[in-house]
Amino acid sequence: MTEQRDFRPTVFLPKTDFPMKAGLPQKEPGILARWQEADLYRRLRETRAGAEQFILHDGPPYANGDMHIGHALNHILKDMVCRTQSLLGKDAPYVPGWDCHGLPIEWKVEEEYRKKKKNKDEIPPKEFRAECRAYAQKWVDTQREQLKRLGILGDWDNPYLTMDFQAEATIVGELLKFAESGQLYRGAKPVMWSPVEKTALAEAEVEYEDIVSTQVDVAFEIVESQVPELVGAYAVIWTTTPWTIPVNQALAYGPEVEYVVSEIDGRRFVYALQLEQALLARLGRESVDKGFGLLKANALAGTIARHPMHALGGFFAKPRPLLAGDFVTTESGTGLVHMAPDHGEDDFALCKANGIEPVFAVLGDGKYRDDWGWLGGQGSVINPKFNAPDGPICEALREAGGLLAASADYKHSYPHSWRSKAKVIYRCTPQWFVPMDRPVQLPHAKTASEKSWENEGGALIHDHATLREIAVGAIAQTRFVPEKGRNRIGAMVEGRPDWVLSRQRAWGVPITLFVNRKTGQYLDDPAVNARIVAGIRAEGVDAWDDERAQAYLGEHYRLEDYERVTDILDVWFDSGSTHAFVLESGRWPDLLRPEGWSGPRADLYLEGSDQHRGWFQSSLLESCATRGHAPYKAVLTHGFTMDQKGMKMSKSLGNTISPIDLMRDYGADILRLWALSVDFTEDHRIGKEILQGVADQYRKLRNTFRYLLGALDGFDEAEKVAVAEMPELERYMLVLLEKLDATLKQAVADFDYNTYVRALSEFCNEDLSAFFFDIRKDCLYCDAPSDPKRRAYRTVLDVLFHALVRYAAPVLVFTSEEVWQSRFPGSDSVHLLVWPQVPVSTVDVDRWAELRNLRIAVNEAIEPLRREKVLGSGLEAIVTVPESAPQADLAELFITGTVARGQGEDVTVTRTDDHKCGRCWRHLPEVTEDGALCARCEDVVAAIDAGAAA
RNA sequence: GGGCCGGUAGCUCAGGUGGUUAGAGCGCACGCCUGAUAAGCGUGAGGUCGCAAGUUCAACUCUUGCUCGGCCCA
Repeated sequence: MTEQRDFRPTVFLPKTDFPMKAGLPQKEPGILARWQEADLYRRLRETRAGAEQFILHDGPPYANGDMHIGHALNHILKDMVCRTQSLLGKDAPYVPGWDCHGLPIEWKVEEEYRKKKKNKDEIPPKEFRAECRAYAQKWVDTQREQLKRLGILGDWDNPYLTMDFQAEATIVGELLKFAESGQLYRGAKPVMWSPVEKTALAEAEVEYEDIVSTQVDVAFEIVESQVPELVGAYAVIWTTTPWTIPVNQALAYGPEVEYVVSEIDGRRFVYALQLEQALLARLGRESVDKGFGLLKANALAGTIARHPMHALGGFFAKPRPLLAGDFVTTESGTGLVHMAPDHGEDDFALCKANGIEPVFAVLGDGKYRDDWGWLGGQGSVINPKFNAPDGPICEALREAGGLLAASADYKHSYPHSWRSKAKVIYRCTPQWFVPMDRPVQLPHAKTASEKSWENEGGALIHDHATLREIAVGAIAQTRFVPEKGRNRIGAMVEGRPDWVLSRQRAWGVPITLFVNRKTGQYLDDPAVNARIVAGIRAEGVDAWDDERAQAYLGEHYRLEDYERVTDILDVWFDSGSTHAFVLESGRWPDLLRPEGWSGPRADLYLEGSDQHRGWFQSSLLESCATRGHAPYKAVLTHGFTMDQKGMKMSKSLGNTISPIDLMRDYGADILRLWALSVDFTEDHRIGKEILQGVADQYRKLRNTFRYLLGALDGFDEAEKVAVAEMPELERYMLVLLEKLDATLKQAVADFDYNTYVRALSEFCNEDLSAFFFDIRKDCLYCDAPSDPKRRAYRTVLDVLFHALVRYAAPVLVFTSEEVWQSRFPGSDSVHLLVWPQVPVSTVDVDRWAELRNLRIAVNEAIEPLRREKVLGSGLEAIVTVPESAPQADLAELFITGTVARGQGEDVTVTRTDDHKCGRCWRHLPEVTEDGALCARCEDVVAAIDAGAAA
């Protein structure tokens, strides 16, 4: 055998500096800095100016704490929406925002006071709010940096904050629209109240603790009944809060409970059969003296009793009706429950339904008001001695003959204030409500365009539509992705009670109303309202104070005639108004809709499914009440991120995963690829194994780009070949690309990013790496650079590169930029580009499907020979295929030695006897000995040698 | 406790209106290549479609119950 020349230098291998290893955590910050320097967001806005708009309105996260995995998912999805819309050529601005008011921030600030041993009540409200503002700002700044690091493209230098003065003024303005249109009323509602702190508490400020209470059994004499025998009998109730007896207004019975009438000590009593033994035990008796038999619950309907203290007259002399209440059970007590609508949610609801209103007898400090007919000025109601068996309540009841039993021995769990540890009570307090079922009059006359929109099927608006009806109509007009969201929010809106707007708190937007002390009506004067809004706009929520009150009222009203409401707004009203101060204000000109626009201003709201009760709903109600339609055209919801096992993440379980850590360990592109790979419409998981899979998927995509970059080394316009001149394989690949293109476009339209990412990945794996690239490896490496086939291949690679880098750009924002800059150093960002145009190409796809199936069959047939070590590389195989196989260069397609056509239907394989070309390694008959050249390589090498010699 | 939603191979996901041996990619195992090389190619093994009843000639697909998990309420 002659000395073999090393042909390696004559082979055209891919050449690129693009590294296989990404090193994303190190690389991404640099790319981010370059975008920032180039002001990419602004550049993109300029590039898309005047194009069709797509407006995603950002729902504000709460400015408290570090970004967590839910924030990351949510913002990645939002970024994907904006970037894909932008890629389609639309103008898709993104203005991020934060929710800044509210209780959790107040708490944190109070907590800091406590650490410094300062009393919150001694801090001037203005100073307190300033600290809340600073606290919120701190977290806005923190989260902003964390979200930017994720590669979210947006107007980060100019986000919206609900605590901006302009926002606060708009929120007040929106509230006053409700006031002007009569969509506001003052009602009452039992709330958790701490008599020690003299304040309302939120559920989260309450903790439950075991205590021992006085339990009492009290008899209410029946004075009227459809069952004559009941008149003169006593309904027995049991309670652990004796202090509520002086505010009793009714009794409740269970519609499913069986009652019994018995005689004890000469009096007849009514109570639940099932609870007889427990009652007798409390009364200290073994048995009743005489039984009168069972009583069906419905026999109690229409029964009227009287209060044991009826002799006091007035309030106490009023009838106490027996009402049917579903909540009455036979778990404890007597099966009859005394109702004090001031002090219980069930009580309040049942009484309200029967026209019985609360009386506000217990004041904020826990004492009965001075003018109360019984125990006026006494209390506090949470004082154990006050409620004791020998306390004033029990003594009076005993004297009046109403007390059947009392003992200070009932152990149970009872709510206490988180801070003072003192007992809390339910207490009715005046609150501001938005009615759901009162006809709405929109505050401003409808414009012609608004009317036309309605005619085209806008929200249900007729002259007497209620807010509930308008909202239900608007839901019907909205697109929900996934569709089940419609049902979820629809059921809630149909069933929800009136919206309680007021909170007795400090850090929030004030309910800027003046209530007439005589009439109880709030002042509704546009001039006054305008002054209030102007005041807030100038100085923020602090401008709502006593000092400025008279100035707002102006000359026509006197401050002493009005009560200045000091409640603040439910923060859901703040966020429900974001569409007003973000999309309509003009502060973000990008977001303004063109002249004449009507109907929903946002194309999309995109939040977690918990927001069906939250932001989606508050925004819907706010907009429907003030504008008559939803603020959004479509609502996209995502599920929640669980741990690897599908359990929810919590600090106590120790299974939380921080996106900040993930960006440090894997990089933002991996996190993004994860978010866009899972089915975000449902709950989904994250964990080490899943991320490992995502990282594998990433590497595959990255290597596809690396191959393209290497294979396209030195490619230029002059090398391009027209589609019509290309080999069929190239034309087939363009057809496949076109198919992928259509799939991706549809996925974007459906917000189906899982399909988007999967289609992209599978194309790279199956159609490119394992098929096209593999087949054309020989052509790329060994054909002459001027060979039309090689030029055609590289032309298609160029098309693929331009398409794929754009498809990948919204997902792998950093990597796509790295890829783009690697090919075109110093050029504009990849993110300014638009969706690619795929060259039109036609090919018989059925024939190609047949060829690919045949290719699979050939591989299957080769495998046994490999196992038996008959051959290694497929190039060593001689293949026989059925006569019926389509005409094509089959050896090239299969990457084998020669292919023959045989008689049978089977694919058979044997080892070749041909020698192996020293350059291209193919086994061909023309190769004279192993290591010699085939004809093609002979020519190419000769040309190279000639070039080298010249 | 109530309302709503979900549970398909180790992982991420496909599986119109019920109909032949339930699919893909990744991972894994085994092998090939050693000129995309901490890369590339091939073959293969993996699923009682959460569980249990029921309807049906036929159910991953319909009904009911249970179970596990989630969101929102109480």
